[in-house]
Amino acid sequence: MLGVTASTQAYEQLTRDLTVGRYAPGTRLPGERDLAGQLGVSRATLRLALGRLESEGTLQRSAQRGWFVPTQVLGEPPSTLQSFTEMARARGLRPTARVLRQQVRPASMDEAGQLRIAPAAPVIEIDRLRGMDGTPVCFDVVVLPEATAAPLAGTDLTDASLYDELRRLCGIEVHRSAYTLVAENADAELARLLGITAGAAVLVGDEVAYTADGTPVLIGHNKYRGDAYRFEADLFRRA
Amino acid sequence: MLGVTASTQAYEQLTRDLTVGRYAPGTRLPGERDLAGQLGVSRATLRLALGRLESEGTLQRSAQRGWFVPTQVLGEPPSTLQSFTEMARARGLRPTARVLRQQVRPASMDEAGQLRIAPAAPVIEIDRLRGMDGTPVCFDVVVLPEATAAPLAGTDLTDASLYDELRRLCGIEVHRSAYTLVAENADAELARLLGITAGAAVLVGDEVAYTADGTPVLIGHNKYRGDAYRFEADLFRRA
DNA sequence: GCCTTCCTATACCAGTTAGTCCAGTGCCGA
DNA sequence: TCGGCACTGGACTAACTGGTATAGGAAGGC
Repeated sequence: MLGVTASTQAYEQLTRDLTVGRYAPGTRLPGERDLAGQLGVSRATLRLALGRLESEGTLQRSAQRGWFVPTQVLGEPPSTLQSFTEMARARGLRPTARVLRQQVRPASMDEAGQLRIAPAAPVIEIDRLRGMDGTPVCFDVVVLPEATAAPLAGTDLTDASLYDELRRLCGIEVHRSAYTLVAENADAELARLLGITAGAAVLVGDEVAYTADGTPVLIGHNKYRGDAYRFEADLFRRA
Repeated sequence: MLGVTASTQAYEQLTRDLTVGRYAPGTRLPGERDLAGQLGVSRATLRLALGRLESEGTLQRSAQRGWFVPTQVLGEPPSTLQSFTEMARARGLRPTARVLRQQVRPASMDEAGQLRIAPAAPVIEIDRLRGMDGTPVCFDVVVLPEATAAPLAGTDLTDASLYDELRRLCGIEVHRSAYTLVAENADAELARLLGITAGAAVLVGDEVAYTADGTPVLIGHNKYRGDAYRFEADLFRRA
């Protein structure tokens, strides 16, 4: 035995065969029964070796079909819509949020129309300064109907994800957002908040979010530092 | 991928293709034999997937004729993609385009990676100044592989829609674009081109466009006047 | 002696594949 | 109008696949 187990030997032999190009990328390996015979080990032992190769990405398994040599395909489509919180976490950063204002007030005419509620019906407005790892990145105003989002009025949203709280406290799941983006120059007040110079470019996003059944959930107005935020989306052409 | 059967994978892939608009409502899908080949599964396995899609109403079967996408759109429309030309026309404006440069050159490392071609393989670069009704709105750089888009190298693209020409001359249909947006301040050169003052905010979009089968088609780099262009999209959250 | 670890061998199951044959559909030319 | 004919989905089969479980043998440590 010399201390080297049969499964390790099989693993090493397969690694050699693969690096040498015995099995072309994209092709299927011989069945486990054949392969075990070729390598002179039992099927159970072979599967240990195959498991190691799979865990390190050298092989891909497909149940009831076989083992495949991966084809070199990098760059799968990026994601569709990410919340600020998700985006921060995906980059390994800690999302932060400082609440500047949180109040209940009557809806304006525009807001009432977009949220499909009565004019002057009560809405919750939340102004927050959002950041990643403490660096301010975005000034964020959210307006929600008080009728559906009442629990949020009294909640501390510091460092919280609004979408998460909305789901947790109100049972509301955002499904679609109508989003528009423009570029603007920061005024003095915004520049102070975001820690940039007045006139620097900011990305201004306006959002109306809806549930799956089409009910408007919230209006969002976000002003991102142009040098610290990147908007990403996958877009499709109508057939 | 443990425990996920091939038929389930085929089902999920078809669901994605349908929600994303790869097959337009009312149209017939490719034959089962072709479709099975495209998805890399056998026909019997494909039919399991098709059966599931039928039972949930996503597809309609017609014996000896084919599989059809229901005309009534059950799934939500995906994040849509409008070309500059389409957007201008939708607003009742006349899209214009002035060609500043049109050349064939070797691809950079980055470009080769994004387009999945060999480094230094020939690409066509087209720089254009795009406008609506003559007012400059966008400085636009497009890079395409010469291998697939050769006819474009010698074509006059003044006032033309690149997407239209790509379809007409090269038979290439853009289906999806990965899009990113940032805000920047215009430098002197860009300000001169767009007729704005240096330092004014511009919306900078970077795009990689793909065909339905996932082949990269082009890289786009667009700089829009912040005060004259608004990016609009419907975004859907990943289930 | 006993235990653990590694390996072999066997069997069965559900999912998959490639193949064949069939009947209905739609198109095109005579 | 009619008859081919290519193509479609429908149905079925035999062989094969990995997934899983079982039982038993061989070697080494205690």
